[in-house]
Amino acid sequence: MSTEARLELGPSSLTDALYESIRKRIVNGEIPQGEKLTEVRLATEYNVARPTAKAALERLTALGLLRRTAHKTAVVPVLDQAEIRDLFFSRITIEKAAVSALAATGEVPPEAARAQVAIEYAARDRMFENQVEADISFHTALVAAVGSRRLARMHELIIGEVQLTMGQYQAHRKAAPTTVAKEHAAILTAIEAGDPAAAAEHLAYHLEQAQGRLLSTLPAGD
Amino acid sequence: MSTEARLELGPSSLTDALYESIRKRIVNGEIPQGEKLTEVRLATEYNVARPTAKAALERLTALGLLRRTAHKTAVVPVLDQAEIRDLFFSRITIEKAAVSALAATGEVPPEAARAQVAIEYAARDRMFENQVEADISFHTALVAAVGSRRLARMHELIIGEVQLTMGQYQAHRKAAPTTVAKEHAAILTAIEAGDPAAAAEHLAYHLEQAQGRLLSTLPAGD
DNA sequence: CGTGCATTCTTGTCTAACAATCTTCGGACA
DNA sequence: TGTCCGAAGATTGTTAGACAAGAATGCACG
Repeated sequence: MSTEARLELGPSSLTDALYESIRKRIVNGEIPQGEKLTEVRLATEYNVARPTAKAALERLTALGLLRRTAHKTAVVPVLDQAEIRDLFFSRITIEKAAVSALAATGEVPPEAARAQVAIEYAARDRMFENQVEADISFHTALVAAVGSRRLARMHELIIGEVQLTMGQYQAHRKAAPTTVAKEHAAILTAIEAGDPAAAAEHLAYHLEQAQGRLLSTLPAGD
Repeated sequence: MSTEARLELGPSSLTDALYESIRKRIVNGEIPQGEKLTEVRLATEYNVARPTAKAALERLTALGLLRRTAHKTAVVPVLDQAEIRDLFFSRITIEKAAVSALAATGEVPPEAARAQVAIEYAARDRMFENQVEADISFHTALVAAVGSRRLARMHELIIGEVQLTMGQYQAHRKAAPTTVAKEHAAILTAIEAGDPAAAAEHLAYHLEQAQGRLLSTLPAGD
């Protein structure tokens, strides 16, 4: 429904700000795979109390950006082949439903169109970081445009891990930069044409390609 | 994959126990719609510290069993018609993917079969509470059997709200008790036959029926 | 009767501390 | 020398108490 995000003003809560900061550092690869994040370390680094750091860690754990079991310190996960397959299976499930629903209305979400333009620019200028960010924006915009709060929440639950792996393996560098843009365009065209089946098809193809690129960069294909 | 839950012994963490207890009280309707849950109230009721109560509230909020905005008291939500539609749209998306995947292997998860038997017993004996619980178990077992951790997590994210509304509106009472059992049986049969399309079809029909029952009990169809 | 202010309730965050658990390192013994 | 066990250190789980900030309610005043 409303693709406008209601005048985004910075996180009001301290926990929110902390959470956002750590999140960005993880998905950008500043905090590498396998890195341990203790509560006290974050608390001292950011000059906040330990409970605040704890809350941020818990939220990141819920999104899959950290792994943690009772009494053990949180670490940035390394996704193996099986987990990447699982991740993309789930992702395809959600996004297929999203583009099908969008195609049923025949309306291309403006936010997705904007992200598409951003990707083309980033591809042309070889700005990898921006390209990843715009790619995530594109897919998130598609899901958000459906107007289903719960679908969007489920998507949130997995898109963080997608971004994490994309940053870690830098899979997009393997793709001809324009390939992604073309695949995205095909999806938007199908939505505009009001063809749910075609939209789902194009989306599945696109994500399978992306998954293939990720898997092929995996250090050891065990 | 493994439908055995590794000898479930009560929650080890205090927060877990508190969370589980409140969760049950909410979905069973002991804590009614619109009820306000303050942190101090829970803390005193259960004799725990406020941060512990706070953590439990946050987890329940993440599952949609409570609504809460900054500085405001958490309340048990009342889902309106639009939200129930949204909920079932999301639910159908996930469970369709699950039964399709199961049908591709042709294996009926034993846990789901057990739940199915439990439903039949509960229907015969008119034990409403058990019927709801077994119904949730049935659907959860289907999703869990796929073996996708992320699909299961997404399902968790919405199934709580389903249970909440089922308890609140007691929609199952409107159904001939055996109807649900029959619809479930059709799904299992399609899975066993290895027919993904049929399984998805039967599942969608079943959930649309359930949604219709819920909507028809809504006080005012505004 | 409506509006604005003050009180009160609730949550957000912090400091300090103790308990429970995990990890790791060092020493004793075979 | 190698292995196993125990103890110390590190980390998380939980609590208590406190203060500040935001939200809601009721009352007084225009």
